[in-house]
Amino acid sequence: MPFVKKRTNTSDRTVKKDDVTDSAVGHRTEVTCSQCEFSGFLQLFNEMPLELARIFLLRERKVLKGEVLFREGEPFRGIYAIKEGGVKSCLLTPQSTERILGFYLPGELLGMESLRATHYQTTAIVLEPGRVCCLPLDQLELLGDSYQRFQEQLIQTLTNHLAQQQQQFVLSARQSAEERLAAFLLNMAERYARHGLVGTSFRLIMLRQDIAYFLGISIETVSRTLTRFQTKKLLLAVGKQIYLLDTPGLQAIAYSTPPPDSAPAG
Amino acid sequence: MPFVKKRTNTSDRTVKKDDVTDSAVGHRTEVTCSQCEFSGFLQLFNEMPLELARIFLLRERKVLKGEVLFREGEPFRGIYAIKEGGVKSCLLTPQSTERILGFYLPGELLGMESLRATHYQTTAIVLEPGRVCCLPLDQLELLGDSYQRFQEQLIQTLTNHLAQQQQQFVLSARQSAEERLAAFLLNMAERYARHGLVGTSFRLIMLRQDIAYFLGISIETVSRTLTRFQTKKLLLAVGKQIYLLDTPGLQAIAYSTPPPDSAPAG
DNA sequence: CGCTAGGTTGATAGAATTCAATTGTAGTGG
DNA sequence: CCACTACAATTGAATTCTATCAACCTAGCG
Repeated sequence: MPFVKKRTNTSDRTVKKDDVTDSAVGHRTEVTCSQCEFSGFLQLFNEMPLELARIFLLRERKVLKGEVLFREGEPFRGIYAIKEGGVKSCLLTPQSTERILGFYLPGELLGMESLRATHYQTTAIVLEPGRVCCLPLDQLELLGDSYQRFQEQLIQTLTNHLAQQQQQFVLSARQSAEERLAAFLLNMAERYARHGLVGTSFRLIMLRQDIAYFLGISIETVSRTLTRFQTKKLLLAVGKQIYLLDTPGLQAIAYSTPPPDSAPAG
Repeated sequence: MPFVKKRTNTSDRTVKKDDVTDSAVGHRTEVTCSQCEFSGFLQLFNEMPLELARIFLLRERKVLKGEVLFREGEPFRGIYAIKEGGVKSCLLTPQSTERILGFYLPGELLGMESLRATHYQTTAIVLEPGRVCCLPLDQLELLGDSYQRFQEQLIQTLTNHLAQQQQQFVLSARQSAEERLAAFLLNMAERYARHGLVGTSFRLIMLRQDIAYFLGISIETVSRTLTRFQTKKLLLAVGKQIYLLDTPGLQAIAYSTPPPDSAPAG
């Protein structure tokens, strides 16, 4: 894997589609984690000492829509950080429909459930082209002193993932399709808002079909419920683009109570 | 019966309710983790060095039905290990119905999602009286060499919890009530079977109401689906006692595959 | 221009929720 | 031992919701 020097002069070139295609595989930029735009964002690297950050040079690479980052059963190579674009994680079922476990946005980590396993336990598919990094966490044991501090961060990260996963589970255990979809949209909005984007306007990275599988309802119900939300002036949906018009109203539906909680622990 | 400890002389006394009451709080047995009946079972302590195991003497105590192990928002004291009985974990919603996150059986760990937080993120309520241990994992940092090895075990445990949680999420995203309930019962059976109990006969620790909240269906549907399973000769339900009569049949419902001749990956 | 995949809408049968009534069970005290 | 109470669980009937099958619409694209 040939590495390029840091940051030559990509910014003054107009990015055409061909660039995406030809550089999709193998094109990697040598940037340490601390130099990465997400270094202060991904808590996993918050206080990562420099010598440790250098160990895994961020092997950033572009990915195409439909590309498989890793497949269930493949030997574990590492977890992935999304830098741009979007990914879905799912289980492959023999002949029936796939089971979607979650969606991942820029700044989020993916594949942690396979961390200490020999093989990946899920499959990750790119929904929206962008950039990802593979972090070979299994090589960390080579380290000495910094290792322990990093482990603590890793435990922190895993714990947070666990809490988030539980939150997600609670959302999915809601009864009606309206509750589920409202909770889902609010969750997406919150996650987009984390990246400095406006929390009321965002673009869904997944198909209606994916939402349906994820929430355990049919694709037609997703569509119909979205339409109903629009007639209620709760939001505006133009294809994948979503504009939330009445967040409190959606919260009332999602939590079937007047908006109670303000801000959960970050 | 897994709990055959070298007792003093409790067996020759008839256990009355009063005993449970007076020893419910504060009565602790000083046993190191390695002497605990679950030491070889809880992977977290699998290879725990002795000097480390001695750090937290298992502060086992009896708990009563309805007792709150920890409440959402309380300062974090440690995670809990169930040694006997059963516990449910839930989120408290302002005035509406509680959201149930999961159920915990003997040999399982509880509260890991709050591990590196300052306060508990969930509430744990005892469903079936028994014995629990509080493990003050925040005090571990006092340790030296053994610490790192333990951290690795902790990461392993957290990773497994994450994978299980995802599995649970997938189960809950199933569409029909039959699928969900069948999957739930099979999951319970599997977990009971882990403790050397027969996997086809067990006693539910929770109310129908709890199951309903957990699965996101109504309590009446739980009841009706159970009776439907009984008329199909899939199981026998006498109150909380469950006898699985046709496990493959239930699997066929839970995983919506006609004949699961070969066992799926497990 | 017509193709195709994704998305929406309609009609209908089946499933689940809801309200309501009934039965069952455990605990209490006379 | 029994009635009494409170709570849990079941069952019934009507309404509401959802899945399903189908047709139609839309946008992107060669």
